[in-house]
Parts: sequence; C-alpha cells; structure tokens
Amino acid sequence: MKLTYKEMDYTFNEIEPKWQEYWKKNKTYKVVEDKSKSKFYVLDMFPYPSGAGLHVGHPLGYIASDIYSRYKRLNGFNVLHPMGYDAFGLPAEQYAIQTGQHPAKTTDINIKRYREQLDKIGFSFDWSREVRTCEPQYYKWTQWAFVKMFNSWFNIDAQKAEPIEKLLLEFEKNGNTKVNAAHSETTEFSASQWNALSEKDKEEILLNYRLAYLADVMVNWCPALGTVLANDEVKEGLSVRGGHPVEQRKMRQWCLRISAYAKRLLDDLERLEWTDSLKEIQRNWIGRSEGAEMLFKLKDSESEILVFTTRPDTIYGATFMVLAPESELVDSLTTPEYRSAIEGYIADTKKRTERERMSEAKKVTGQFTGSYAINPFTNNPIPIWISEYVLAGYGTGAIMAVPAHDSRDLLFAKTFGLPIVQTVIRPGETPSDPSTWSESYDSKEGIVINSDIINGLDVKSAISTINNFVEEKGIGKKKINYRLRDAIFSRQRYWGEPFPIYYKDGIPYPLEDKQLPLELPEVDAYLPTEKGEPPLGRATNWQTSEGYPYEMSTMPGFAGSSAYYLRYMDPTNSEALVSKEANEYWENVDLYIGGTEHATGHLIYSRFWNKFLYDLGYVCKDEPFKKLINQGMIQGRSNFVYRVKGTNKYVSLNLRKDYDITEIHVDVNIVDNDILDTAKFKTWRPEFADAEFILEDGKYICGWAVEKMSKSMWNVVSPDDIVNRYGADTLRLYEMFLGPLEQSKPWDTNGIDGVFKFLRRLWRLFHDNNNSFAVSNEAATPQELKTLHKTIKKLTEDIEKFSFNTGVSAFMICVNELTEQKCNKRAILEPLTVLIAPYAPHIAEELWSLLGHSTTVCDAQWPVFDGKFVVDSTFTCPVSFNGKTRFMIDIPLNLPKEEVEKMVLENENTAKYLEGKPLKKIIVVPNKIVNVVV
RNA sequence: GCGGAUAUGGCGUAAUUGGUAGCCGCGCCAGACUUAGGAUCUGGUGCCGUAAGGCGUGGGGGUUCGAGUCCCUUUAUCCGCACCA
Repeated sequence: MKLTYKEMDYTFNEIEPKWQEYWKKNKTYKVVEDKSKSKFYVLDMFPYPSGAGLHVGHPLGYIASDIYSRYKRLNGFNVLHPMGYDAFGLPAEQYAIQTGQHPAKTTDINIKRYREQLDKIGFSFDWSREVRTCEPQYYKWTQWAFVKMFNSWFNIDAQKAEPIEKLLLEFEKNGNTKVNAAHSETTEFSASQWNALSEKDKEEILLNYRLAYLADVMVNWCPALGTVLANDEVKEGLSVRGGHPVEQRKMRQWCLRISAYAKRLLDDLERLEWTDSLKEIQRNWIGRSEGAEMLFKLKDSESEILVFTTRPDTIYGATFMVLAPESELVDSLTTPEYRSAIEGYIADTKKRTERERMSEAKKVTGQFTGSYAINPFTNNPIPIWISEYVLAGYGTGAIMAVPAHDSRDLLFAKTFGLPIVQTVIRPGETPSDPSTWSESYDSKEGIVINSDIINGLDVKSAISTINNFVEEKGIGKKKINYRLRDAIFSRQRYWGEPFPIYYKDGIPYPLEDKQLPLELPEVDAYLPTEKGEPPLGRATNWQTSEGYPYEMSTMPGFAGSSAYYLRYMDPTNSEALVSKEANEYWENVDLYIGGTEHATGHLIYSRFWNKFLYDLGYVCKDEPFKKLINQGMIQGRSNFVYRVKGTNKYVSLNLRKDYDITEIHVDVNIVDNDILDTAKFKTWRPEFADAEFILEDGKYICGWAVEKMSKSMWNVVSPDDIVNRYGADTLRLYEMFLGPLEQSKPWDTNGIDGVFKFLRRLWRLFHDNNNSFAVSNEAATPQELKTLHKTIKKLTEDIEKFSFNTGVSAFMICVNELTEQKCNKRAILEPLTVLIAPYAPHIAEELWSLLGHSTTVCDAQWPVFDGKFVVDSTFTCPVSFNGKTRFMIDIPLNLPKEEVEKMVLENENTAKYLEGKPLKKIIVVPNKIVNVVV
C-alpha cells in the first residue's frame, strides 16, 4: 500500500516526530521517587548493542512492557520503566581484534544506533536512568559486589551469607570442625592448628570458604577464543558464540559459590509469578535429589568409600560398586594385576572429548579395579569398577550399583556379567529372574523383598527405615544433593570488568571500596600475551601503587547484568549501588519481560546476586523479579523465487511444477504480500538485471517458509522500514496483533495493512470529509455508551492479563461500531483516546491535543467501566436439540426457568426439531443456553 | 530417555473457562465510486452439497443434557535437560 501525501489524512510521519520531540523536551517520562503514589517497576531485559541494529523481533517485549507501563501510569501509579545496555561482550572484542578499533568506540556507535531506533518507536523509557555496564561508574558496583562476595562466607545453619570476619573468629576459637559452612574440599583443623598457620596458609584455606574464591577447576577452555566459558555458553562441545571447539582443562579461576544458595534458589521459586515451564527449567538446572550417603568398608582394608544413593531401600540389591574414572580413590584401589587395564581405561576416557562421549552415550564401558567393598547390609563382598557413566562432579563420585532397579546399572551388569538381585516388586506380582529382564524396575512404587530387615515394607517406608538404621549405626546419613555447580567467573578477555584484586605473595587481596572502580586499562592489542596471559597482561603498570600485580582476567557477561535492575533505581549514586531510600521505594521488579533464552543464565545468576545483597542488608527484597513473562521469538518469514534451471527465467509459485527449478532466497523487502516487485528484483543484484518472469495473473508470486531471522536468509526486517512506511503506532499495534505475547511466531507483514487501516478509521472518527477536526459536544446515545463501556471492560481485562492481541481486536470492533453509529461525540471519543494511548501513544497525543488538552495524554485517567451502560433487557438465547444449536429466541433477561421452558416449547420451530419424538428433558442455563433432550 | 509447551478455515488468530466454534485482521469473491487503483465504501467468504441437509477444533476412545475446553490414549512439531546415582 502506497499513499501519496495528499491522500493521507492521518499523517503519522508528521505526528510521530512531533510528539517524540515533545516528550523529550517536556521530560514526560522522567520519574522520581514519590511516596504519595504507589510504585510500579516494569523492566525489559536490556539489549546487547550489536552492530546489526535492532530487527522487528527485538521490540516485541519492549512494546508489551511499554503498553503495561503506560496503562499503570494512567491508573495513577508511579512507574519506573528504564532502559540501558549490556555493553560488555564478545562481538565488540572480536571486532576490535580484527580492526584494532577500541571496543568502547564501536560499542558507543552501536548504542547510538540502538537509541535512534528505540526512539522512533515511541517508548516511555526514562532515559535519565540509562545504564551501560561498560562504564566505570556502573561497573564500580559490579566490582564492589564481587569484593563483598570475596569477604563473605555462607552459613548453612543460618542459610545466609555472613562477613568472613565472623568465620575467622570461629576458626580462632574452634577451628573448622564445628562450623557448618559452604566450602570447597578442605581438611579439618583445630583452633590451635589454625592459629599456628602462616598468613599465606590461612588465606589459602579461607579461599575454600569465600563466596568469591579462586580454585583449580576443570573448565571449558576454548582455544580459538582464548578464554574459559560458562557451562551455558557451551553447546554440544562448541562455543555458543562463534561455534569453536571447547575442551576440558584444569585452570585456576575465580568462582562464585552459587551452589550454597541452591536450596533457597529452589524453594523461593514457589513464591514467584513465573511461568511453570520456566520454573521447571530452573528446577531442573538446580537439580535437587534426596537420598543418603553411605559408607562401604573395603574388603581386606581399613579404608571406606562414601556413596550417594537416592534408593537406600535397594541396598540389598547392591551387587557392585562403580567409581568415576577421575575419582582420587581409584589409584589406591587398583590391584597390581589390574593396574595396566585401569590406566589404559583412564587414558582412553581422558582422550575423548565430552562431545565424543555424548555421541556414544549408549555404549557401555568400564574396568574392574581388582578390589572389593563389603555391602554393609548383606556383608557380601562386591567388586569395585570404574566407568564413565559415574560423574566425578556429582554426589560423591561413587555409586552402589543396583542393577535390578537402575537402568544404567542393569546395562552395565549385563555387559560385564555381574549379579542381579531383585529387591522391589510390583504389588501382586511374583519375583522373576532379573537376568532375563530387558528393563530394570526403577519405579518408586512397590514392596521390598529379599531384604532382611525391610522385607514387606513399601519403598517409601523402607527408605526411611534404612536411613534411620544407618544413621544410628554411624555408617551413613540422609543427604540432599544439588546439580547446580559454582559459577566460573574468570574470562581471559579484554572487554569486561577487571577484577578488583591484586596479588601479594601469590595471595589475592581485594581493593578497598574507595579504590573502586578499577578501570579497564589501555592495551596495544586485544589478544593474549606471548606468555599466554590474558590481554590485560599487555597493559603497562597493571599493578597497585605499591607494585602488586592486578588480576589479569576480567569478569564474564553475566556479571554486569546481575544487578542492573537495582542500579536503575538510583543510577547516579556515587556512594552506593542503590540508596536505602530508593531501594525501599522501588523494592524490586514488578514485571519483567524478556526472552526464555536467559532461563538458566541471567535469571539464576541475578537471583543469586540479589539474595547475596539481601543477606548483607543492602537490598530489602530477596527476589529480584516478582512477575516474569517470556515473550516468544519472532522468526523470519523467507520468500523464494524459482529459477528455471540453466536460464535466467523465474517462474511464479503455482506454475513451478511444470519446470525444473532452483529455489532461491529473495530479499523480503522487495516482496509485498508474497508478490515480487519485479522491477526492484532486477536492480537487486547484477545477475538479475535481465531476468525474465513467467507470471500468473500478471503477478509473480513468491514461495515462503518460516526460518530463523538472519541475514543469509534475506528475511531480516528492520523496525525502521516499518516505521517509515506505516508509522510507529502501526508497528506497535501490529506486533501485538500478531498473536499471544508468549507464543513464537514468524514475522509476516501480510496483515499489517489491516492495523494501519484501523488507525486511519480511528482518525476519521474525529474528522469530517475534509479532514477537519469535527467532534461534537452532544450527549452520547445509549448505544454509543454501550460500545464504549464494553471496550473499557475488555481492554482493562486484556491488559491485566497481558492479552494484547485481543486488546487490539477489541479496539477494531469498537471503532467499527462507532463508525457505523457515525459517532463523533466527545463523551465517547475522549475516553477512547485514553484507552488507546498505551498502544498507540503518538496518535493518542495528537487527538488528545486536538480535543483541547494542553497536557500529555500520559497523565490522563484510565476510564472507569460502568456496568449500567452495557445491560440488555433481553437475551438472544440459543436453543439446541441434543447439543446441536438449531435456532435463537429473544427472551427477557433473568426470566424464570419454567417460563423459558414454556417459551421454547411453544415456539413454532420446536415441533420441527422434535420430529414427533418424545421430549426427554429440557435443560435451561439462565442467560446462556437452552438444551432440549429428545 | 526425562521434563515442558503447542496443534482450531487458504493464513495470523478468537471463544465470557464446560454452554451459539471461527470474533478481529489478512487473503479471496462480487459490487459501488472513480480517468485509474495496490485508495475508499458495501456485501459475501469453515468444508461438502444446486438445495434440504450433513460434516467440522491433529487421530482414537471416554465423562456429560452439552466438550476446542475435562479424563484416558495416540501422533506430529517446537523448546529445555541429558549417563545427576
């Protein structure tokens, strides 16, 4: 659709820039703490400013949150709706490596472009609160929080973080034997042992307790990127960014003891208004499993092996034991005759990457160590094996294998000919020979057999009986394990937050608060040094004034985004991350909208970060995001042309069957409603200049497919193009009209004309045939009032439940009805203008000012629904026979059932559908339906 | 393999939560205005059928006076996790 200027009565291209300028000049969206009003905090996941700019998928969530923010403001709330940039990141650094340009420079350019694009869509962001994670005055507080974590430990009994000083006092008084602290592997020591240690040794031990700590950990090392990646930055053995191979390597890294918070992160999910699926993803990620740890004595030895099991009830069926190949016990367990076999097996597993292991997941491998443990209940010796299927990092790295009741154990037992003993049976069944089973019986339903002291019990009571028994005998205890692992927090990269850490005698010390921020130094190249140190190793004088070297790694991407929502509350405060006053006013985020791709990364890290700050009393709420909505992804909708093979002829979609053709992606920006602009096609690329077309009905119709929105598919649509062509209000309405917010959908401009037409019809309600503003002050008719109030009700409900697509449709119905009623009454159009303001703020401002207002429509009042305008005196009731609707009758509202029955039976149509058959029953649902059962 | 989500006209979708299936929009068909129309307006448009009528919410079964909605089962697609003991 192309309109000439003259024809256009609704001149969005004049209206929109005008009001954007007005908002800027009048600081319409600036918000300050105001205790006389209730607060509401609406947050979008801030974008990483990439060089490609925004495409139409990005604003989807922003539009939804903007509608909600504006709606809340119209309802009298003081709404915080900020925006900023997650500005540290790999692409800028990669670009810097290639071009030598400082990443700060390209980031700045990209941010400017993002801002222009965002401004054109008319968002109500308070830009005075903008944050950029790469700015020193912002990352000062990222570093500050890290220092706080360094200086804290986790008290398991209190389930909270506490200052490290408290732990020091405890060590001096009692050593580490009494305190219940989250820690890395460490040995026990008494108070006198502790007090005798050197400072260096004390610091080494303390690192095992700090929430931010240094440890030698197996990391995902990506040689191509020269850095370590977090688990969620690796997919199928390749880096998510760039797709480079990733290998396992042991390195000394900064870690965050997020595992200490596993219980709280899991339990507190209950209180959040997040979708069940998202909570489920987090639950899976945290991975709680309830079980018991049990000690198995070795045969012919004094040592013991600790195993973790979730099925202590099956202990009588434990016929062998399996250790992870990496387990430290393996060496001492291996008997001379098996040593070479064990060493061979371990060497094999080490050689294979995680990726290879995964692709051969079904293959069963293992090796006998030569040693035996004693099953503490049967007292039978059981062989100890090692196998890849036991993970060193989970539980104790050792399992008691119960082949009858665990599928992997069964497979293993069958492969290596180990004994299988059934100990659980389905109620009512008789035991069978488990060596003939094709599947193990893993279910937690059943009755225990072959198990001495627990025979005849159901699984649940058998578990607690065994647990009590082992605890009494001191050979085990109940234990809850979590899958969640500590976050590795070092990156061997330039473009990130420097650690506020220096080393004295090889021991890390944090900087004082007043020394923060520790600014990112200049370097001559953004690459590792010759010695293999991170890029910061190139900086001159990367040391304290006393000459102690600074840490050379930088923080990972999630560091800066873990507390940004707090900084928005008080973005320029130089004394604190956020002042107590600002934090107590804004509290936490009421509504958070963003993509589901952050389910296990950002959304876990920031919950952890926030809980930590809460423990130390810096913030007043222990969860950052009360309600969270995941907007669906916008996929691309690609278009194709069909080239007849060996020619430069292109055949239209429905004629292509008659030809031998090649499918070619065509730029969707030269296709309209699947019809190719053949002239533009010829100028698109040189090879198409003399293209010929085989048309159908005079048109070239393109094929289409839903694919990822990407440059190579030629299906990227920029919001700028839509804004230029139809205006921002049309873009906003259309993105909402596309379907439910949470649902993924392809971007398809085919329906956008309908939304644009709707805005023009709205405009015309306020104008006469000469496009002069013409609104009457006459009283509204009952019919007009009914239309209005129906719409008020529907829209209020829809916004409250984030059903923005049905909201747009309600507007269309309303404008259609008012157009039919030829309504131009102020009493109707003025409230309507307010209703539409959250969705289409520019046209609403224009109409609002035409209606004679001198203040912004943002400060109007949301219309109040009055039921008295929508009541009917009669109801058109559907009458159905055996559930099939046959005809309608008008009946007075709230007519007693008996009279409705009478009316139906007397109706001339009834006899026809009874067909002489006897009437069985008649069901009358008041004001809903009548069903006649024949 | 485990967990989660989705499935309705040619297309995007809607359905007061167990009560008229297909609202709104696109597209399509017909007409009006017009020098013209990719503008605007009017009417039509789930499928089969000339019609009467029949059939219809991925498939099969069930509960119910009544099922897109609830239960069982099955298929397909998408997403998350993946030897977690």
